[in-house]
Amino acid sequence: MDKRTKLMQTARELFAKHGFYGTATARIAKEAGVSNGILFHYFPTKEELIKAMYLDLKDRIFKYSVEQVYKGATLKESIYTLWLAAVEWNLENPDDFLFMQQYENSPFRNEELERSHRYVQMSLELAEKGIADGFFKPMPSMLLYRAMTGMVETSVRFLKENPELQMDFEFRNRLFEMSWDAIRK
Amino acid sequence: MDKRTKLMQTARELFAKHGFYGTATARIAKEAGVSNGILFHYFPTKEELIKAMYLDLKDRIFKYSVEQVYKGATLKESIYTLWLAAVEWNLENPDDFLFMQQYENSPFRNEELERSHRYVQMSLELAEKGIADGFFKPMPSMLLYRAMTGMVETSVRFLKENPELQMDFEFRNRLFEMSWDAIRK
DNA sequence: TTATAGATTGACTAATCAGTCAATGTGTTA
DNA sequence: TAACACATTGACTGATTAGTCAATCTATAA
Repeated sequence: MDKRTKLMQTARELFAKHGFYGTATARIAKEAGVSNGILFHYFPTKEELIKAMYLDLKDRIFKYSVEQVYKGATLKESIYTLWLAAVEWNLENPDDFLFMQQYENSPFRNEELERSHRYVQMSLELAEKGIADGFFKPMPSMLLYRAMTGMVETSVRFLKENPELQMDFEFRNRLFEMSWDAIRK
Repeated sequence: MDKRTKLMQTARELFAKHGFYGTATARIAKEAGVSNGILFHYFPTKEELIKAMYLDLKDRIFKYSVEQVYKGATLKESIYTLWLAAVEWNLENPDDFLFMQQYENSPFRNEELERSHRYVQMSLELAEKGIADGFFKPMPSMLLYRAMTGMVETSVRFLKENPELQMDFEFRNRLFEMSWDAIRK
């Protein structure tokens, strides 16, 4: 693995455990097995490292989610697939989940950057389609998107606290119905 | 105002602007107009200060919310009142909102502390009543509570980004309906 | 072979920060 | 008044940290 990627991966683990500010750049480099200086060769500041990690994560989750939506699926099926992909991704990648929670509530957060990402773009298009077709509440698409991601977050948190429910498909479906009911007409 | 309270108030403003780690204890003391040492007289560590602020905020929001629920209100009316109180509180006290967002996604978060607070206790009781009476989905009360607070968060964030909608009562009601639909049977 | 550009190192620095502490002030009680 | 407990000060420290930099390595191309 190239050092740039290795640095991001190590940073992800350390940030999840100790937070952005509880993790010294020198420690990231050390645990990644590279020199201190190389971190600043690839990322001019710690903030740039964090931003790069954010975009990288969004890219990975986008790829993971989109390839599961099949052609010819109904709107609800597509939404369910995306919802489930997001939930499963976060359960399987707890470091990514913790990183994202921190990032979204940090001063680094950048709404423009978020809006411009393919993942958000795709979600907004889906929301607009759902509104136009009369399936969703006639509310701003951004709001429907945010409500959905908020419910994903709530679901993930709850499943983490109650791991015995993670394999309960009936319960999972009912979790999705809560999210769906919030946005459906 | 006594110095302990003044310190918490100043810390709230600075934390909202620069985050927990972007705010030096010395700066809090300075801007509060007291000596550096006195901060550590009242709060043995920075972490203790943050925890005290969390409990104080929960207390204030509990008081604010509860006194608005009138006797004899239906379940939906009570939930609406509490929902609206939470939304308005966060809009009127943006520093509190930012503080809470940071706290809940920081390593300081303590679920036990949260669960034991009157505000959460009261909400859980309401949820259980709603489930028993067949108004809410038969899901764990903690999940219904979390879904509701998640929707409050989403609503507040959206209203902050679209301030022209803050005084639109029709829109506000539709925001509540989204939250309500998520938990109602 | 030589020249060039980028990769890599790790010691170093200047700044920052949480927390300490000895000294002093203040109010209360006996 | 005297004694005591708590409040308050601010200079100080030891540790930590983001970021720098001069030197060296490596690979590729002329």
